[in-house]
Amino acid sequence: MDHEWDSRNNILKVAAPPGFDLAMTLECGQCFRWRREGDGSFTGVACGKTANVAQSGRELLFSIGSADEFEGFWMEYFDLGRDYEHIKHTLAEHDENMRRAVDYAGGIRILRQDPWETLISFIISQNANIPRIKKCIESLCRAFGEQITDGRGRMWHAFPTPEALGSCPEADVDHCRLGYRSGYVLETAAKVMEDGAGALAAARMLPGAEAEAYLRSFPGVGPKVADCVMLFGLGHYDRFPADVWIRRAMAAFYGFRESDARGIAAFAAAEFGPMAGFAQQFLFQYIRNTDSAVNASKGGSAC
DNA sequence: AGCCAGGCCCAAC
DNA sequence: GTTGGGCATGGC
Repeated sequence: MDHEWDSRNNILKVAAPPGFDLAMTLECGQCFRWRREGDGSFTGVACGKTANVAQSGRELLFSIGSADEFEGFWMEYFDLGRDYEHIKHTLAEHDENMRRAVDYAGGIRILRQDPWETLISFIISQNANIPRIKKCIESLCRAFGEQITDGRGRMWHAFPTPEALGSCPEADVDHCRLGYRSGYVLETAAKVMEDGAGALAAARMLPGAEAEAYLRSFPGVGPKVADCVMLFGLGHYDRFPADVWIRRAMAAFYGFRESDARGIAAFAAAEFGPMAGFAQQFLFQYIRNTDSAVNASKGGSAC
């Protein structure tokens, strides 16, 4: 990948892969710690590092600590090395619904996020909406995360470590307003501390069923949260998290009952296989942001 | 105002 | 093995 490093301003100029859409990637609900600046760029924190990233057509500008940090971290975080053209082609040819989803949302990249952060974030996500999830997580980071100063002297907070969360008094978490999820978060953090964060990261190498079983041993982790952690944090790209929106879409597009989790999972495995996770992200973004049949039937008055 | 939100847990069937 | 109520809170 061709680079151009501006050492005076610590800005790296990189060519974006074909079709890459920074804004959609960061705003599609897979991550919760990026915010859009007034100039349309995004600032966020991942794995203890901050970045400001801007996209102008096929050009990406990374405002980061050093040139090495791109190759060493951000390139992988944004999954810029993967051949998405092949994935999009394959999915688009599956059926007309997928073709529309790929046309609309094919600019999304599935970020390679930290498994621990993903685990806690998606425990918090249950029965909440995306703005609320972001607030809860920011609140946790401000209360328990290490401070980071970026190149411009702005202060940020890393995501809290398992130790910081797992050993804090319950009362301190109360003001983060997690609701009934705070117990799940604290108990899960304590268990990650016990098992070691390495055990969680090692689930990347486990067969899917074993990784899922391990994740579901944490309180507050059911089938959907486990799938999200596997897809967004552990590189299990064959996972197809089925939240209320996806179940709605599967009902409208493929005739499933919304309650038929097994059927939906089997369909995704059989039809999309190792690309199921990408299919899921494209579908999710598509149905949430377009006037599709899914939204038309939301109120139960489809005709 | 009231319904719903990137669900999970647990008790009844 | 499936189904349904309860859950703590805030966005819209």
